[in-house]
Amino acid sequence: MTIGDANSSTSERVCQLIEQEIAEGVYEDGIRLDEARLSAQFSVSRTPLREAFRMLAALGLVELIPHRGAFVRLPSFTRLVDMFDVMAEMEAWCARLAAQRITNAQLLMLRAAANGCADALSRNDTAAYYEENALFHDLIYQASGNAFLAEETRNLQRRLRLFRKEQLSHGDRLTASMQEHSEILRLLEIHDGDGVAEVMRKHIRVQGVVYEEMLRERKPGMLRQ
Amino acid sequence: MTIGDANSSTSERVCQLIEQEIAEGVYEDGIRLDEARLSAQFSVSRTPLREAFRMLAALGLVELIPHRGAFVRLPSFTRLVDMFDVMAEMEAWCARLAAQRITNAQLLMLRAAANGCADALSRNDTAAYYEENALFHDLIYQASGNAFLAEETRNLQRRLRLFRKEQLSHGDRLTASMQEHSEILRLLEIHDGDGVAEVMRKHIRVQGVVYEEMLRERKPGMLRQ
DNA sequence: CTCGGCAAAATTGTATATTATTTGAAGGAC
DNA sequence: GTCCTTCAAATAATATACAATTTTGCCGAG
Repeated sequence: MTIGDANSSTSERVCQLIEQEIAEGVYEDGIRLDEARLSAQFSVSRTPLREAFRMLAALGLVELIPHRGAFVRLPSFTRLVDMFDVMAEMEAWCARLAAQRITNAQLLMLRAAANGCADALSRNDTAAYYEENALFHDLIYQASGNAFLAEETRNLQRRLRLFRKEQLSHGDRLTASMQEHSEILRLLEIHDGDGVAEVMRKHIRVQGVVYEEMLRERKPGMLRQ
Repeated sequence: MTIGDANSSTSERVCQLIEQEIAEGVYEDGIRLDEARLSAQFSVSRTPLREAFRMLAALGLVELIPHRGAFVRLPSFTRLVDMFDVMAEMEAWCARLAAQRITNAQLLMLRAAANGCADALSRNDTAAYYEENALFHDLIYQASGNAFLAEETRNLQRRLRLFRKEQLSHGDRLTASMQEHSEILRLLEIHDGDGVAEVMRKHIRVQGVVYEEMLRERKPGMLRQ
């Protein structure tokens, strides 16, 4: 999405706070976010709170019903799989285009990001891995040469962030993920569009599955049904 | 996007009014939408106006800069092509999935919509064609079996609406478009995923080109550059 | 005992006032 | 003369007050 949004504004801050609370499982699905209660809780007025609701609605986390209020809408498992499928397809397409158009300079940066992932992995630094991983993927979006596609993919990634956060630390997914990065890099270097698209599709799609496993262990109440 | 938005609310109304004005070429690209002036013009307070700005930002028509205001961001021609490319790819994917999953009942409805297009064409009723055409495409989104993909595709269609409105009446695009519908329907009936994806991709992509032709003739000032 | 309507309470939507931030220009220092 | 600082004006962000809408509970009629 093309929003040059406020970053340190009250509404943005409140949006992130509520997002975090949703992630922590504070709210059941379908619950109404009470304006009065939340404005008291966060010590803000209702105006920025309502703007935060709109941001959350844009993220698909709440539904705004006129004269009724803002209701938490956690995705069902089916829906989450659908979302990861779309994400996988978009990233695969980015990779396919990137294979055709990527420059040597971009390949160099991509290799640096891949090495950054490897370093973080050797240090068992999941936070750093998360950062470098994000950079790796973003570089591919950029290399696609379609700025709009890059933005939309970034946006969907943001929307799925909530459901990807902890999964990198699940099992040996980190190691597998990094090996896939190497393969992706190799295929981009030889400009194999079909090949890299296929690897990327699997690379993303597996996250939906991993998430589901993780979910069963830890937070059975987070999703609907 | 998953917004069960207000429909008859002031903010929604204002959003549509501004969208219309943008479509009419009232605003140059990069111009700031003055809160005070617009609230006077539409006789509404600044609160719903600001909510309308957020909706327009979600549509990608304006950019919100903190403490600066809302600035009109008309897409450049390059960007519009990028957007139509993404749209083409998403519709193609919808069609590919639909080819695998479509039911006989859905095929029946699709055929009805195609016939509706034909009828409208024979009556030279572009408005009716527009409606039936939208239905035809939406049925394919639904038949994809991926609800999230269907929503996102619908959403992008909405964002591109402004740049597609008059183009159906351009040249004999209407006739060509209908022939493509027939072909799409035929390929869906024989469940040819690759085939229907390819036809659909071209069917959408051509719109970007058609738009550009139309633009040169009528509104050279509507896009950037 | 149940169903329908009315009324009051709760809650969202809108308007206005206040505060904080930014920007641009003016004035002084180097 | 140029650059930096500062102050004022403009304007977005927030708070609060008000209006409109919806929901719910109560009362009465059937």
